[in-house]
Amino acid sequence: MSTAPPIRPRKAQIDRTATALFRSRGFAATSMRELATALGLEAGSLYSHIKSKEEILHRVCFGLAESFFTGFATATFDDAKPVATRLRQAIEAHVRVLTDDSAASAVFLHEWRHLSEPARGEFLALRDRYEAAFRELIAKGVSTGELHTPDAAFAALTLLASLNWLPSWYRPDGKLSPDEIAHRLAEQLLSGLLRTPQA
Amino acid sequence: MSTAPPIRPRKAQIDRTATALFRSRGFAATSMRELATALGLEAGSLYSHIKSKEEILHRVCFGLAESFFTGFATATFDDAKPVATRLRQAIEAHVRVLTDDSAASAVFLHEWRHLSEPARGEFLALRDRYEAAFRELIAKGVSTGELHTPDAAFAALTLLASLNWLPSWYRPDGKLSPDEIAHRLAEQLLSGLLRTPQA
DNA sequence: CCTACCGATCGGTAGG
DNA sequence: CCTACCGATCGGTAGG
Repeated sequence: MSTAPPIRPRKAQIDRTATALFRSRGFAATSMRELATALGLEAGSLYSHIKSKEEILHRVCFGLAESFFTGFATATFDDAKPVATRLRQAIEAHVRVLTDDSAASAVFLHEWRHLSEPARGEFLALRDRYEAAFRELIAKGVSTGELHTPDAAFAALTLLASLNWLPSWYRPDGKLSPDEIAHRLAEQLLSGLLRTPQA
Repeated sequence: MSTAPPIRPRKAQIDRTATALFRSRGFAATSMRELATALGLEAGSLYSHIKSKEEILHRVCFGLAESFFTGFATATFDDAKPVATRLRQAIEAHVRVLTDDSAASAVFLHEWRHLSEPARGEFLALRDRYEAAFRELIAKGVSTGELHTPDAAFAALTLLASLNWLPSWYRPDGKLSPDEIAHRLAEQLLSGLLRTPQA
């Protein structure tokens, strides 16, 4: 399906290790020598696999963006379902991407500003499109009467904010499974959005 | 009231300018030469006012922590009020700190990991105490029946997450005033926490 | 994948 | 507050 070239195993390993370092120390504070040491080789050797430090960040940020869009599309494509159901599924899909690779997610959320132009602008445009998709789904729910909020844009931002804090505290070995987390988050957020039956 | 020594005007100006740079470029990617240029002086001259780059970060992070604690204490000290009211006021106080100085707030939220030990550990302990204060307030509301959630700790994290995204999109010249933002956030979050009257 | 190295830039200091 | 500078470290390259 994808038009991207296959990624060699060694390159994938570099990306994974770099992602973990970028997450815990930040992109700017992570040196290529640290990365090389973590991989058991010399700094210069990295450059037979990658072109630059930023290239790694670029791949991580845009790869995650694609995952979020794919998840959203799969969760919401069925127009026949109630909007509330589609929104719940979109929330769960978003959480699944966050928990599947919380290190890459944290980099996606916090390190994108170290991209240089034009990548930085392209990234922000993608992020805006993603937020708009949530906003429009919520607005549609308001118009059908399934959801209630005075401001769909505001609600979308708050909703994504609640979800995006997850990588900062999520631990794969925690007591809650990804599915339980997704369900609870959707529950807590939607019970604030869903119109409660007025008897 | 405070035991901290007075901060000279020039030092305060350095802190403010550095905070703006740390926010937009990140602590590690901001050089002392950039900071000096932004202030109209040479890099070496900074050190007659400050001891180190990290000293600035330390002051910003711990200063904000104090603001958050003060706001929370003021908002919740009156035990006679309903827990829901006190929680609403705590949310509004938190938002007020975030909007009063969104640059410093962003640094507080994202750059603290560049503190070295023991400051980093002390900072995290303060943050934990603050989260615990919200958690306990929510738990108390559950026990009195004013609030409902399956997991007070989870609810507290989600609540703070929603609030803490604010500095990333808040603009002082935006269409919503700080008070309106605080009110809407409290409304959206509490209508998910408040038990709705079952007719 | 390593050795050896490049020019640039970093945080910070000495002396005035 | 400036000039002049320190040792350390940065991302990246050449040549093998």
